[in-house]
Amino acid sequence: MKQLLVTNPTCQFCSFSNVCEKDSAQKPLGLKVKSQQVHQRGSSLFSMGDKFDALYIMRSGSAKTCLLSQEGEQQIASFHYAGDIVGLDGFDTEQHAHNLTFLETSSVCRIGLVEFNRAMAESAIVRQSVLKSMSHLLVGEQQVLFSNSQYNAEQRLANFLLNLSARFEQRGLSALRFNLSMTRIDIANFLGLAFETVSRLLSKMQQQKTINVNHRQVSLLNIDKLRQTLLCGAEAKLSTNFSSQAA
Amino acid sequence: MKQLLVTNPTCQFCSFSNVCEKDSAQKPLGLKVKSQQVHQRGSSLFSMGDKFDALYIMRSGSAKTCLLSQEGEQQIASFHYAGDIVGLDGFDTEQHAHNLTFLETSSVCRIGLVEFNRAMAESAIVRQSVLKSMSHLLVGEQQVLFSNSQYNAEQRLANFLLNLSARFEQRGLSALRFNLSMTRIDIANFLGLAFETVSRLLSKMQQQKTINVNHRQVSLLNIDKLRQTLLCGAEAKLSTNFSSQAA
DNA sequence: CGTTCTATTGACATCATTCAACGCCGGTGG
DNA sequence: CCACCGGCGTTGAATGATGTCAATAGAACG
Repeated sequence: MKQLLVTNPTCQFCSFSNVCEKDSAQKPLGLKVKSQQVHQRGSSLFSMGDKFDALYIMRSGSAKTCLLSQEGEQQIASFHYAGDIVGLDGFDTEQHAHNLTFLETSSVCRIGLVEFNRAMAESAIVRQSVLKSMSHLLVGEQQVLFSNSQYNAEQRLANFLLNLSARFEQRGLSALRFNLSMTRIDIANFLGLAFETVSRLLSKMQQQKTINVNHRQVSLLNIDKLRQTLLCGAEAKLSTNFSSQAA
Repeated sequence: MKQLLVTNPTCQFCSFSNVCEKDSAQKPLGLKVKSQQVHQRGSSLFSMGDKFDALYIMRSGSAKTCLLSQEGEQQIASFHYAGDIVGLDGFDTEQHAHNLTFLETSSVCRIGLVEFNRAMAESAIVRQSVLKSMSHLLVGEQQVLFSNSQYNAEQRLANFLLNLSARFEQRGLSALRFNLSMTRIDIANFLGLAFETVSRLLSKMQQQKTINVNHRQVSLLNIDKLRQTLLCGAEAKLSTNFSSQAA
């Protein structure tokens, strides 16, 4: 159903393909995408404090969302791929709350805020899509939180690789062989680890024939073993550390 | 401006007070609150997998949002106080993605999904408020992520206390003396620490006259010292660990 | 073709967890 | 009224996972 009216293959997996007017004039209540932009690796789409005047949808490439503290420390909150909507952080204060930096040459569709508000007013489908997207992001953040505080280093990395794998698969790419567009430093920052730890663990997993790494190219050789990594230690924790249901 | 039409004092700090029709019939495009509910400590408002059919606004008391893995491990993603909107996780899959458990006797306002959708269709202010709330939650989650991976145990706890203090102050309560409605176990889980570590740090802070703790009652004796805790170690990290702006 | 960024690997240090013992408090039942 | 019990909280000692520091080498880019 989603794909019916979409002619551009890169739009196929966009969360807004069913409301986008880019490729079709048959949806008068949809979102009008005003322009497209191409950005180089390392460049920013917006930064903390910038005026919030548009939402963007990743059309190709990849990007990272970073928080920066006053002290100059950064925290990567998420990675984005084609079809992901970015910029939703701006509604809170009408300024962007984080930076969006591209990890490789990428393109985005821009939706001006005025146009967005018009579409929200006129179309129930647009409202539904937006709420769904934001809700999904919220739940995703919570799962990252879970991973980063319940899992050990190896489990976090396994989880990270499995998540990437799933996202590539959703986009019609290979779930077992893909490219990391981010550095080890970025991965480590995202997972709350030292980058040396990430490097060591990737080597270890390769030794154990669980994965194969060559620079940024990753192959998952034994995806079941990766999944089992996430379960290890769970039964041990079951007895202790149980929190107060009735405090 | 927000408070002008609000007669009930407990609504004063609600994010939806400007669109709520509970206390006034003068806002025909606002949200109709259909009912109120009172819940006991330890009881749940909704659980993972429950059908999503309403949003709720905390009216009094406090609650926690928990993710539960299949293995039975839980992760507390946030704590909620009067005025907070909860249930927004449901838009993603039309089922709730986490549990909401009350930490003390609490009451909530219920907004049925049908009524919510009507208000979203009809009122720009409602749309604005909802987007703002969700965006705020998103940014808040990211800050928790930052705290839990960039800060050490003491900094996380200091940050936690300062955040609570700010939230109480926003609600017109004392910023320097307040009650913890959650257990040490809950705090530790939220901060990604062992509960013994939280207990030890609270004792240490008390020894250093930074705070005073008596069971659940906390006084911030030296709030500047707490704030400085967050800066400690920042300059050391500035040189190293800088991630790739241009990967 | 050299500089800079990224990545790997080893040795060592340390912060936080784990395990354990114990006290406190509120509730419940004899 | 007192004894018991379970959940919560505190504190100590030992262990270990991960961070830190350091040396080196390969890629990328101008």
